Amino acid sequence: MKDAFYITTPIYYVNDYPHIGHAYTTVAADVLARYHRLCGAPVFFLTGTDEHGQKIEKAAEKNGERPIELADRVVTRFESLWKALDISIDDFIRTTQDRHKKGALALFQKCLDKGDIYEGEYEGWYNVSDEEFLTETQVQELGSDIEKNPNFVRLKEKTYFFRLRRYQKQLLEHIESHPEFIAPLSRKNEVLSFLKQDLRDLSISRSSFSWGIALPNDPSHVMYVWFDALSNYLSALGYPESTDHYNNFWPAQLHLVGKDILRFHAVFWPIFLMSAELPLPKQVFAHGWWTIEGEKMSKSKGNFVDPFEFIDTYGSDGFRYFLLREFSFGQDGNFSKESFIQRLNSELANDLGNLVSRSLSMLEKYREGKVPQADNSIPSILKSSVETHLQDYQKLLPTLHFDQAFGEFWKILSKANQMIDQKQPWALAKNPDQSQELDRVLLDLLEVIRLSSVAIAPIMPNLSRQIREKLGLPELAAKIGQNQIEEKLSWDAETIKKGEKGQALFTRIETS
RNA sequence: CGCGGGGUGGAGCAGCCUGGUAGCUCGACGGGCUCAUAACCCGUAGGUCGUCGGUUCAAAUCCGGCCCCCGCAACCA
Repeated sequence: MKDAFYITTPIYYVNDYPHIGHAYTTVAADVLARYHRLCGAPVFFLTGTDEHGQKIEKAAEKNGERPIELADRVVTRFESLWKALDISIDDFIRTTQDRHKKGALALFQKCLDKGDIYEGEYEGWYNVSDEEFLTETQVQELGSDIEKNPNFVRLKEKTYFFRLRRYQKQLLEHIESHPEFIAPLSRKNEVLSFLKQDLRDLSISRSSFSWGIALPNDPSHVMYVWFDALSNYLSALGYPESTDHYNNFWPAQLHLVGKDILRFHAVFWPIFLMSAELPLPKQVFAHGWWTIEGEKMSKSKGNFVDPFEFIDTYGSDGFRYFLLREFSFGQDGNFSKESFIQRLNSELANDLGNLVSRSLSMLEKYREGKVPQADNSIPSILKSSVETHLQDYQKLLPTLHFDQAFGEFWKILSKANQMIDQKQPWALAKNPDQSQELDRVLLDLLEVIRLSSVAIAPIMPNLSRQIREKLGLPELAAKIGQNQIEEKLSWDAETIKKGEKGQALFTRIETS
C-alpha cells in the first residue's frame, strides 16, 4: 500500500477576494492530490480559511455585524472558487470552528507546559487612530516626524512570547539532516541564513482586540495570527485526539505555501511542533509569485486576476493547465492574457485537440469508427519512445516539476503528429495491401489518445473524461491500493472500445 | 555592508548544483501535406550566454569585482 499523502494549502484570509495566487497554490495542491489518489494512496487534501484577527473585527464593526457573521458571509468566496476550479478537497477548515479552537488550544497548552511560552512586554510606536502598532519599516519611513505627531505614541503592551531560540539549533540540524525538508533549494538557503542569526523570541498573543482564541492561561489575550493559523494543519486531523485519522496522516507529507510565508512554515511552525514533541512535516515547498502583465500584483494597482472571469470564459481545465504549465513551480512568472490564449491554443487546441480530432476522423473514414484488430506481426511505431517519455512524466509530476512533466507528455503528442506525416494514412487507405499497416498507425494513435486521458487526469479532469468517453472508457476513479497511474499509463493497458470523433475537445480561442 | 531572485538569438524560458559541440516554446521566413480545430510536418535565419578579471587544457556553467532589473522587509499565494 502506498504511503498516506497529507497535503495542505495555507488557510487563506477570509476577508480577501480570491485571486490568481490563491488559485495557483490550490490548483497545484489539487493536481498532486489527484495524482496520488490515482496512485492508490490514501490522500487527505486540506484547505481552509483564517477568520480571526483585528481586521475582521474592525470590518465587521464597520458593517454593523458580528465578526462571525462576516466570516460566514465571505467564506463562500473561497468555497465557490474551489468548486468552480474542480478542486477535490477532502476537508475545509475554518479557524472559527470548535474543532480548530480545541486543537490550537491543545497545542498552546503543550508548549506552555514545556515552559516555552512566557509573559513579557512589547514596546513600540502605536498608531492611535488605527489602533495598531507601527511596523519597523513604517517607523523608519516616518523618521523624526513620528515624535511630532500626536497620533503616534510610545506604548507598552503585555504579550506572551515563544522561546524560539531554544529550538534554533535543533531545527538547523533537522534541516541539514533532511535535505528535502525545505524546497526549492534557493528557499532553503534563505531559511538557513535566517536561522544562522540569533532568533528573537516571537510574540504570539495580543490583548488589543478580542476576535480570536483566548489563551488558556490568560483569557485577556488572544492568540496572534501565526500560532492560531498554523495549528489548523493539526486541528483538521482531530488533534489532540489520537484518532485513526490523525495517526494515518500526521506528519503531513507536504505544506504548499507561497514564498512570502515560508518563514512561518519553515521556522516557526516546526519549532512549535518540536516544543509539543510532535513529528515535523516531511516537506515545505515555497512556490513563486505571479506578476500581471509584467507588473506586481497589488491592491493599489487593482490588477488582480479574477479567476472566476477566466473560468467562466475559458473553462476550468484550461485555466488550471495554464497555471502550472506556464513556468517552473518555485520561480516567479508572469500572467498575460496573450500568453494565456497562446498556450491554450497551441497546446490544448492544436496539439492535443487537433490530434484527437484528426485521428478519430481517420478512424471513422477508413474503418467506420471501429477499433482495428491488433496484428502482432507489425510492431508499434511509437511504443518505445512513448514509454521513455511516460517514465519521465512519472518522475517529474510528483516532484512538483509540473511544467516539465507536461512538457514531457506533450513530446508524445508531437511524436504522434510526426508519425501521421511520415506514414500518410490517407495514402495507405487507398491501397488494400497496406491495410494492416494502416491499422497499426490508427492503433498507435488511439493508444496515444488513451494515454493522454490518463496523463492529464490530475490537471484537466474534465478533458480527461471527455477523451475517455470518445474511446468508450469509464472515467478514471481513484481506488485506494490500486495504482492506476502505473497500470494505466503503460502501453496497451486498457482495451479501447470505440473511437467517436464527436465534438471538438478544445476549440481554439479566436483573438481577432 | 539588511535578505533574496534575475540579466542566454525578436519575445518568454531551460541549461549553471555534478565545467567539455548553446537547447526549448512562441514569433519571422521558405517548403511539404490534405486526415484534422487555417490545424499538422520539414527546413532556414537569428545568440561574442550583462560586464571586467581570475581558476582551468577547457567556463553560460566555478571564484571575485562592477553595472542593471525585480521582489521581500507593509496588505498579498
